[in-house]
Amino acid sequence: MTIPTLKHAGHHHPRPRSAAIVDDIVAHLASMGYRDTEPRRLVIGAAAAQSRPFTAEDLCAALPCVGRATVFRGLRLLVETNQICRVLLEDRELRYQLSHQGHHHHMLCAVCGASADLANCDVEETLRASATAAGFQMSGHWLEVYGRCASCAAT
Amino acid sequence: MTIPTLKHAGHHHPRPRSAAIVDDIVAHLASMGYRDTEPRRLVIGAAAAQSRPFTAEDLCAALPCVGRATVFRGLRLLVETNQICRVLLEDRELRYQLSHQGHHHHMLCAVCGASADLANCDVEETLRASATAAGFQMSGHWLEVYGRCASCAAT
DNA sequence: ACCAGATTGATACTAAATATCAATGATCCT
DNA sequence: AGGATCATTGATATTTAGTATCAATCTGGT
Repeated sequence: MTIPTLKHAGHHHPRPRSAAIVDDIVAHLASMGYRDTEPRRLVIGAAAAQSRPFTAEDLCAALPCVGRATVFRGLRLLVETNQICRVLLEDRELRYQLSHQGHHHHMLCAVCGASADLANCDVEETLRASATAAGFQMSGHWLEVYGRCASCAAT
Repeated sequence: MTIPTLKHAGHHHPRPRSAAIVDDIVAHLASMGYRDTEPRRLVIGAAAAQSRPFTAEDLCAALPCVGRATVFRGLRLLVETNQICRVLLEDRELRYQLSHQGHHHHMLCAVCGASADLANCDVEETLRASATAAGFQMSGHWLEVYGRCASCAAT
C-alpha cells in the first residue's frame, strides 16, 4: 500500500497508473485553488489504488500516517469536486469510488463488492415525468442497483 | 401522544385512525409469532401518528416512556415485516414511514419534508434490462427522488 | 526568503445505532 | 387459573462514522 514517490517521474519504467491519476486530480484541484499537499496526494493515491468501492475506514487503515480527519476531509473534497462518487450499499454503508463520467448509477455486487457503471439507462426522464405528474418539481435522485456481477452469478 | 386503550372498541365514537392501524399491524405481527406488548404498540402508534417521514429520534422523543433500544428494535421489526419502509434524505439521514403498497418509491420534498409515492413509475424493467445487458443479475434497487412538492414549489 | 492563509493532525466530541444482560411479562399448556 | 418458557424490555455500555477545535505547519505567490 506504499505510494511511490515522484522521484521516478520521467524514468523509463512506467509509473503505476495511480500516479498519473493522482497527478491529474491534483492538477484539477490546483486549478480550483486547492493546494498540492503530501497528505492529500496520499489520500488520492490510496483511493485510486482501490479496486472496489471503498470505505473511509479502508483509507484510514491504508494510510496510518495520515490523520483521520484529513482522510475524511480529502474524501469530502473529492466528492465535492466530482472526482469520486459515493455509493450506498444495501445496508446503507457508504462507499466511495473514482468517478468516470458525469451523472450515472452503479450496479453493486452483493457477493464480491464490485461495482459497474449502469450504461444506457435513462431513468431520469421517466422519473421526472412521474414526478411532474404529481405536481412535484424534481431536482435530483439517488439510485443504486443491487445484485450479482457476471462472475459471481456464474458460481 | 397518548394511545387510547382498547376498552372503547365498538363504542359509537370512532377510535382514532391510528388505533385501527395499530391493531392491524399488531395482528399481523401476532400471526408471525411476535408478541403483543404495550411498548410495541406505543411504537407502532407513534409511527402511525406521524404525518411526515420520521426519524428514530422523533419516536424516541415522542415516547419518553419507552426505552430507546425498544424503539429501534420496534422500527427494525416493522421494516423487516414490511409494515414501514425506510427513506433516505439527500444528506443520507434515514427516515421511516408507513408502507402503503408493495414495492414503490418516494419523492421527498426538500423544503417541508413531505413524501409522496411515485406512481406509474416503472423503472424496474429499464433497470433490469440495463443490468442484464452488463451481465448483472439484478436483485433489488434503491431509489429516492428529491425535489419540491406542489405546495412548496408554488411559493 | 517572507507572508497570508490553507492545511494538517491530535484530540475531543457528537450522533446513530447495536450489544449486554438481568428483570419482566406474554403466550401456551394443562 | 397456575406455571413454565422464552420473547421482550430497558438501563447501560459500547461501537461506529463522522465532525469540531485549534495550535502548529506547510504551500504558493510575491
